[in-house]
Order: sequence, then C-alpha cells, then structure tokens
Amino acid sequence: MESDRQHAPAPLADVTLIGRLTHQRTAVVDALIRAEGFVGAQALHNRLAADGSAVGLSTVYRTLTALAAAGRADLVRDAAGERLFRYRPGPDHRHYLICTECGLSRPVDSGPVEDWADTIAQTSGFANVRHTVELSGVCPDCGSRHAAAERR
Amino acid sequence: MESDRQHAPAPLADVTLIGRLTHQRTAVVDALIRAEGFVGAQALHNRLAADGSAVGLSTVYRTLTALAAAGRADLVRDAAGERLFRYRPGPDHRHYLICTECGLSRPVDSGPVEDWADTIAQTSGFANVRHTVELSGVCPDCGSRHAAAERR
DNA sequence: CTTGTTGCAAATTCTTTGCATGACA
DNA sequence: TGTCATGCAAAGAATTTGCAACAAG
Repeated sequence: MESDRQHAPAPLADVTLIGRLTHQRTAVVDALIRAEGFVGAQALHNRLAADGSAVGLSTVYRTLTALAAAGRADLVRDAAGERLFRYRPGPDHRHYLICTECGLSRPVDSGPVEDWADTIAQTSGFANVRHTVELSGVCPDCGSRHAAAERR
Repeated sequence: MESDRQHAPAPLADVTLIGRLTHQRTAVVDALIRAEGFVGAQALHNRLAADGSAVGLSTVYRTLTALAAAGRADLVRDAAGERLFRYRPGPDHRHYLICTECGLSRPVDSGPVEDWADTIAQTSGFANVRHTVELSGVCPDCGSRHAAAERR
C-alpha cells in the first residue's frame, strides 16, 4: 500500500520547516500524510515500525508536536484524552466530522461556526478567543454495518 | 457567597440518581455546584480537603464520572488534557466560553452552532452525530492585568 | 444483614525529559 | 566539525482499579 510515489507532496518542506532534514522526521511526516485522518502518536509509531522504519516513540512525539506548533498539523483529543494529529496541507483552518467507528474524517463547511465564534469573540469582551469544534458520528458504512448486526 | 439556601437545588436528588446517598458523594456534588464553573477532579479534591471534608481522590473521580454519565455534569478537556467537570442543573445543552487564565466560564448563545451541527448531521449521511464546541480566551479582568504587566 | 462504597496504594496509560551517542549541514 | 536530533530509559501526570474495611438501606 505504499506505492504511488508519483504525486508525493514532498514533505521535505514540512520537515525543513521544523529543523534538520532527517530520516526519522521524513518518515514521521510521510506516515502522517499517508494516514489521511487523525492518528495518535503511538498508532503512528506502530505503523512506522510495521513499515520497517524504526523511529523512536519520543521522536514521533517530538516531530508531531513540532509540526503542530509549526501549523502543519491539527490536533484534537479523542474521548480517552489521547492526542490525535492530522496533517494539514495548507494554512487553512478547518473542522472535521470524524467517524467514531473507523476514524474516517471528512472536512465540513465551517463558515457558520467561524462567524459565530467571531461574533462571540467581539461581544464577549474576551481577548484572544480560540475555538475547538469537533463533530463525531457514525459514517454511512459503519452505520449500515451496525444496522445489519442489530437485525441479525 | 454561599447563602441563599432557599432555592438550593438539593444535590440529594443528584446523589441518589447515581446510587447510595453518602457523605462523600454529597460533599463532592456540593463542592461541584459551588465551584460554579469547570473544575478538575484534583482541584475539587483539594477544595474538599480545605473544607475539612476528607474525601478520597478516587471517590471524587468516581463520583464525577458517574455524574457525567448520568448527565448531571458537563465534561471538557483543557489544553493540558485534564478533564474538567461542571455541574449541569438542567437537561439543557450549553456551550461555554472559558477563560484560560482564571477558569471563569460564561455560557454563550449556542443556537447558531446547534443549527449548523444539525445541518451537518442531516447532510453528511453520518448517524448519531454529536458535537463538542469549546471557546476559550482571556477574560476582561485577566486581559487588563496582562496589559498592565506588559507595559510595566 | 447484604450489598454498594470508600480509601489506599499499586497499576495503567499517555507523554515528556535527561543525557550520551550519532547524524546532518 | 559543530550542532542538533535521536533513542533509551526513567520520570511525570492524570486517571483507574483491586481489595479489605465500612456504612447505607
């Protein structure tokens, strides 16, 4: 499943953005991109190991943290409190609808919330207002799978 | 600030809702109500100790978790990943703007987000869509304190 | 009395950090 | 070659759990 090197978005830029260009960082960024959704540090570490890239867990954490700090990754927390990271190709601010079953994430139109958040920011008297919006649900696939199981 | 026993919501109902009526649970619920905002389990445990109520930390965790499960408490996570609980008097669904400095929380008009979330839920094909919305910022008081420090 | 609760401490889980070795530029 | 990055293992922090003593109904 790791073919298609053609349209590789060259994570190099992302790596150099946070420091030196190393094997490990490249591998982490690469794996994060291929994850195509939110992943935990430990999960990513496991995938890397499975792929043959022996990267230390600490390095995975450090790289992901640096990426998030550099604005190249989004960061949320799952119900268990684990940090989940997602690669962010562009500088845009997005919100996602995440399937609680399979982890599939789909970007949603967040315009209305942004406007709402801005309004709150302006009318509240609070400064430096930031918002976290997380939508979760069961995607169609997982949903139908459930339905089937229920009526078994 | 803890007078006005008249309209006291009698936490008894909340306690019995989650099991037996004990000293400890009453103390925890009471302290949570008096907190009037989001508090961490450990912080609540400290307050209880300061109030002379020696309740075990495990019991605080267990009680808060049970309350949240019973729908009598809201649960969010702060930036550090710590669970923060807030007493929920009614069955209504609310969102808050929380000060990152002092913890002050203020309910905000969440109508627009609710509508937005509903729309997403209906157009996405996802089932059982739930949302988490957290607004944080620096409240006026903390803000001016900052400003003063900055130009010191 | 019987069963649910508590408290303590040990166990878990996720994440961070110190420091010597090794790799980039 | 001089830093910066890595890896390992130990440290931290928040939360959960096992189990014997205890209290509520």
